[in-house]
Amino acid sequence: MSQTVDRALSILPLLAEGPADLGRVAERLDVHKSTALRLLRTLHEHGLVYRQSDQRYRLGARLFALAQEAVENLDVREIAHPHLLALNEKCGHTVHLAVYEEQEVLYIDKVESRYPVRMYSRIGKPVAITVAAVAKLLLSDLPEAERRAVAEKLDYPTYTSRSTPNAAAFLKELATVREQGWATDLGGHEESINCIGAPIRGADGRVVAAMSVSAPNVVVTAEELLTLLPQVRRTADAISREYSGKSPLKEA
Amino acid sequence: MSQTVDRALSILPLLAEGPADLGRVAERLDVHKSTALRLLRTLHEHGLVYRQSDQRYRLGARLFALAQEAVENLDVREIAHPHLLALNEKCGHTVHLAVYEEQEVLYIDKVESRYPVRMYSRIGKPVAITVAAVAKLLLSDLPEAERRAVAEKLDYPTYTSRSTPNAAAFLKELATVREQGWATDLGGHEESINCIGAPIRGADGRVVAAMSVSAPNVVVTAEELLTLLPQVRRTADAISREYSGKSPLKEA
DNA sequence: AAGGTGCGTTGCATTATGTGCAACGGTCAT
DNA sequence: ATGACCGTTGCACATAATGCAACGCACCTT
Repeated sequence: MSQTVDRALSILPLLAEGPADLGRVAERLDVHKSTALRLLRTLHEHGLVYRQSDQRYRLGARLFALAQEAVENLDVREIAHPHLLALNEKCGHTVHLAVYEEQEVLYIDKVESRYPVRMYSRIGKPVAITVAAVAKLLLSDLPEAERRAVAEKLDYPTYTSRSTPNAAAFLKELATVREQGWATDLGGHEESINCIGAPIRGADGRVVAAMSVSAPNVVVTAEELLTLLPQVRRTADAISREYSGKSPLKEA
Repeated sequence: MSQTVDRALSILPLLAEGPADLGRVAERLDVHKSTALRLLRTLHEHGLVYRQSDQRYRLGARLFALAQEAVENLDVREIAHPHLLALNEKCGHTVHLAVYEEQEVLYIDKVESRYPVRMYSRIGKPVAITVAAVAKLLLSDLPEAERRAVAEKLDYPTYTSRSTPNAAAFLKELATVREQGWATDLGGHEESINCIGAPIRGADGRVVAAMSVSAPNVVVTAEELLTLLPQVRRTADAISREYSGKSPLKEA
């Protein structure tokens, strides 16, 4: 809606691909060099862009700080964290917390496995939305119409032979998840990794976040992992209770 | 330099404080509501801002994703990570990697301690610049003039009785660090936590990053921690060698 | 139920603001 | 030394951002 800001913000994803010099930025934005310069300068003043020693620009430090503060302001996260830690202490596996936002599911917290074999994931990283247990939980609670719309629009990458193949299968899976109140990902993302997850609900009963426990085959089998389900659900319920009990924000 | 972009970007730190509604944003920016609306909409389109169910705005998901991609594009980090992991496997303590940028020192990687007692820190979080071992290492390598300028401009919070008290003491400490090629923080940030760190150098010999090992008193004494120094330095040197050997970017 | 307040939203006229141009200056390589 | 390249500056022009006032909506009051 605002051309100037729009152009300026378009620089960020561009730089996320890697450092770029002024000419390149101007070219990609299809504006004059002087225009690009002014935009970059403004971004620089705000610390979102950094000028490295070879004069090229890359994303700046304040971006991290902002993302940091943003994640810390999420009240679910704050409440959930100690519970996640406790669960990790008990079972030893990697524990994730995720939310749905603007057609994306992303991890907002993580407690690392105590075992040497760890799965790759990172806070802030978008989740493999068609297969992850947390994604199924979050999407399964969307209003019917939106759920369908999102499911239709998604890509269904075949990470493994057990990945969700298409929208129809995904919607069916979501229905199951919705009913049973928990979800799994059995080798759908990486052949050797299984997850089980449970939803965290607000006072109005809507799913506000989801958590999961992940473990590689080499540590525990899928069956063994499933025995943790009651524990995971209890943890999620405890978080839900605390979250809906005395939420500092969002008293709606 | 660009008023519109400047205003738009000013919204981000504002929202980092917590969610705000349109009126509040307009007020803080000292612009008309309609102007604030247009700016917010543009930010929203780019995913930097999210509109929650109560219509208030808060920082959005793409911010994480951007910060994420940014950190993954840092070549030092990529090279260093396996070394940090290896060191952590050996000694069990928390290992940090940090860089200096625009008068700030910030953690760009971290491997958590295996011990239950962990120190609080987070990737992207600015470091306590006047006391942290990594900060001393990074600042000690700045050109004399800049080092002085930065030292003068800093605040010197008294986190503990052993915190660096003022610019003079800090500059003296930096000189020591510069000469000996390693640094410590013995209870300067938190009374019970000690750190030792070593610099990572590029092909031209300049310090491009710094790493440290941190451990609380209750796990190992400062003296015991210091016995790890050779190991830490060897790790840092190994990273330096690899980094200057075959850097994919920055062939300047 | 009627009236009122507070909030986000829209269309429009004004002019401030961002734009592209052309010329400059520094750096590096030949 | 000479030329090419890239970032930078000042300026005239016109676009694009601004504030205003009016609207619509939801919620609360009496």
